[in-house]
Amino acid sequence: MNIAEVSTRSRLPAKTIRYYEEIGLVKPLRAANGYRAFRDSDLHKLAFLSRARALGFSIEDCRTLVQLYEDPARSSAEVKAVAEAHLEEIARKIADLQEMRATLSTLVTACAGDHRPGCPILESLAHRDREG
Amino acid sequence: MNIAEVSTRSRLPAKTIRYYEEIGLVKPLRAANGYRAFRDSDLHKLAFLSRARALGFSIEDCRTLVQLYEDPARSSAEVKAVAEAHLEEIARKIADLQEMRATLSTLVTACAGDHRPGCPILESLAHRDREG
DNA sequence: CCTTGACCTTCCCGTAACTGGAAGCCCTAT
DNA sequence: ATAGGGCTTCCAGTTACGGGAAGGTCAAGG
Repeated sequence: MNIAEVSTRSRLPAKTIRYYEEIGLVKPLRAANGYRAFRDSDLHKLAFLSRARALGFSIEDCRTLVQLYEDPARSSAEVKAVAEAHLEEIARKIADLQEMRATLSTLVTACAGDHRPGCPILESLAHRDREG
Repeated sequence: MNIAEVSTRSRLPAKTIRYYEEIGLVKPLRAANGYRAFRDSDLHKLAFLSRARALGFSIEDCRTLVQLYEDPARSSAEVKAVAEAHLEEIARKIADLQEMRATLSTLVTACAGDHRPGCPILESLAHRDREG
């Protein structure tokens, strides 16, 4: 398989696949003309990576997950640990964003949004409490 | 004021303040010895930026907000538009993260997390539907 | 007067995970 | 022969800084 086919089948841009090769996540063969020659196993791994990335795992987490996937002697506890850590990270991000949203939506609601200059959003940013 | 004082009072790292100068967000004066000499207005602006960043606004949004803040002829509608766009962005991110969390927590719950290799997390990443 | 240590300066590299684009080879069809 | 697409590599840019080196400056102490 050439890169275009793998790209459509793994739902990853060709650029991304080349990048994954560069950082050692996949190691496709090479045809005589220099083109990358992907095996089914390469495609399978790229699809795996695509799904892991879609769940928000970092590249380094993905590397770990692939290694575990390929290691018949793995324990599910190792996988679960990676996933739980990531889950906590996600929860933290959600909490941060929800706090931002709460503050911001209060301000947006309070803002008239008309032609006049007075604006609670700017006032809040300028003054919120003492600086210093 | 030297940078250290402005740093503590604006709650921004000195590195960040230098960076903000580099990209033209603040323009402190310079003392004879080459040190940055911050005015109260610089400190005020940096504190403004610090709060805007804490609400998740991008640097470019911050630039816009500062310009609006300093423009007496602004309309609150302009400010509100920036804030609303950001709010929608935040909402999108929250939704994405919540979806990830839902999927992941299901998988984590289903995973035994013991010494055995069988793992629904890896199975899901490997197979979730057809690849092709 | 000299040293020490805390400031301050600039400059350059590294981060995460790609994306865009240029220059150029390869392959197929007309 | 040429036109088009697909493929290659390499380089630069993105966001918003952080780390660290090399070196100037300043106030205090001996």
